[in-house]
Amino acid sequence: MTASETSPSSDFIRAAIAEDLKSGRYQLVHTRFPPEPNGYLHIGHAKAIAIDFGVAAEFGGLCNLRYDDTNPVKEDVEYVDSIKEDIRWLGFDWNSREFYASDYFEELYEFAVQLIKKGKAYVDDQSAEKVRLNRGTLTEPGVASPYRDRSVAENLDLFERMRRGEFPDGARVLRAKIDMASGNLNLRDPVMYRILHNPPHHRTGEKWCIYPMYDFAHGQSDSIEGITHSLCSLEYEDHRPLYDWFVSELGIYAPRQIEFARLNLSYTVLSKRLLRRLVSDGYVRGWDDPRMPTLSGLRRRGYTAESIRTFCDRIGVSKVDSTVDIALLEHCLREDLNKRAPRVMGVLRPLRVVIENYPEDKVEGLDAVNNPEDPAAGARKVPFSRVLYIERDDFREVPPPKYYRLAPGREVRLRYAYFVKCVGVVKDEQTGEVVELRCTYDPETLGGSAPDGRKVKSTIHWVSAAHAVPAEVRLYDRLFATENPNVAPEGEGFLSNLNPNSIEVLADCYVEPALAGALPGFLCQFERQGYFCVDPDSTPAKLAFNRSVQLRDEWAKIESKAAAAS
RNA sequence: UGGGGGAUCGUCUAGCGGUAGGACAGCAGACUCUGGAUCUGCAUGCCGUGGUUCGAAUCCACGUCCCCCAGCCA
Repeated sequence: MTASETSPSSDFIRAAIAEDLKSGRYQLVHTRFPPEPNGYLHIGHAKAIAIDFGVAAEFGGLCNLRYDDTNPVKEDVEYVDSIKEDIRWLGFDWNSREFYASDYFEELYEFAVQLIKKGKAYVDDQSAEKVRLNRGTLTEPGVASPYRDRSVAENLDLFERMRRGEFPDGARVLRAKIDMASGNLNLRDPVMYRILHNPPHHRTGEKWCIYPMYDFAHGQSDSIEGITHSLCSLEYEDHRPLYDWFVSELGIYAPRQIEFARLNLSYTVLSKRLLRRLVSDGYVRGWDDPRMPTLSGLRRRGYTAESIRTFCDRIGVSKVDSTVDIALLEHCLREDLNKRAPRVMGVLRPLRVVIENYPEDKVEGLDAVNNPEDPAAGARKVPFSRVLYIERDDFREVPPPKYYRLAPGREVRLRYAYFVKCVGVVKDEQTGEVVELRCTYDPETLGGSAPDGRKVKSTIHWVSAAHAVPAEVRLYDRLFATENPNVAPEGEGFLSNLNPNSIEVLADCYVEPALAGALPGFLCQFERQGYFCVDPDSTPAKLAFNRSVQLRDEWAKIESKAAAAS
């Protein structure tokens, strides 16, 4: 373990909090993770969760889970449930501190009344369109609403009637009276409450027909919960003056907001709106499609919580707009799985091999190590017999330069078994396709080496045909073909950057019998190929695997360089 | 052009007036019953221009570029 892993990280947020504790501005640390239940959590949220919960834990404080559920039009219990599941899976715990902005609706309403009484809020009858027009532009000040100077009594009466449901959606809003000329648009009399008769709220049902805007709910919710540090993303920087204004006008406890850059990942979109589009329009199978950057998708793909937490630690925290290379995420998974995933042999594109000099009905159980990185993982027996399957790609009729594997006349080692030499190639008479290899084995080479000292340049994996378990394997590639999917050609959207080959399903694979009955979620390494995870689609009759991530592949590099050179 | 932020290897990120470091990616090699893992080495960076200073990524000035904000979304 290195120093950077043992000593507390020194990003600007932790430094600021340490300073606040030292100066006495706050005596403790209490953060919160505040999702809106309008979609599934993704890897970007994992960063926020790791910061919110991580910072609290490091300073011996607490972190609440609070749903900012102020817009019933977009929210649903399906999302609140999935969010809880994902946070728990990641390994964080809010104990009993599960809150909802909707828990505070009554209090928030009283806050609004308080501001009306102070002459700091008013009911505006203008249409949404009118409000927008009168807000001004980036360079021109806004125009005051003709209703801005209504009496406190009239405002009180109107607001109460809004609550009682006397007005239709959009008829009126409650606005803060701040400054229509402010350079900060958020301060040009922002809307505090709007009327929404439908649909019912997932928690408060039909009780309310007016709902606070996020900006009027968030800061006060933090205040009510006694949050010391409200950590959020950069786009809320210019909302901070507004939150401070509310808290100050209301005379309530003030948290400190600190903003950090949200995560961007190459070849990925991380926006709930865009991810929802992929789901609703059927570009993926659902929120948990293994190609999705959602936590449920990554989990199904085979990502471990540990690897995602490591990733979040490594990317750091700063205020710079940044895009992390997805290769780092993949690296974190490999690193984790290398230590813990049992090795097995699985043949993805089978090529039949007959060992001519191996007895017809003989079967040997050969010893195979489960994980060379972990002696405690033990060993297993793998059945070997006369007819095997090897990987199609491990044979070339005309081997290119630097290709070490099987070819006519060449000898290789079958992992944990024998040296075999290719002595014949059987082809389909019609297509010319190689359908079978005839090989001979050297009985003296069991254990991996030849008594005469001869070497082979390569070891390949295999499964015994008679013992093989059939399986389906899904190979995934990045969902988008371009590094930044948000940059699309004129007139086209991010969908035009979708990678048409993001999934390849191999229906006729074979895996070694040790895998029979493996349960969904089971993770293993198919030697020489990658890490694979049993998918929930598996049935007792047929296993289905997802490729979580490929192993690093030197040969693939050599080959693609050769292809590029020619 | 109003307001708010930000610029350090290809990508993330350290640095807080005293030799610009780490990780990923890349390249080269060693080792290997996984062309895996591991190990070794290499290359690449302070947005620009002035100034202060013995000494500047760091302090100051002036520029330049990038991001966010005109939802009754969050």
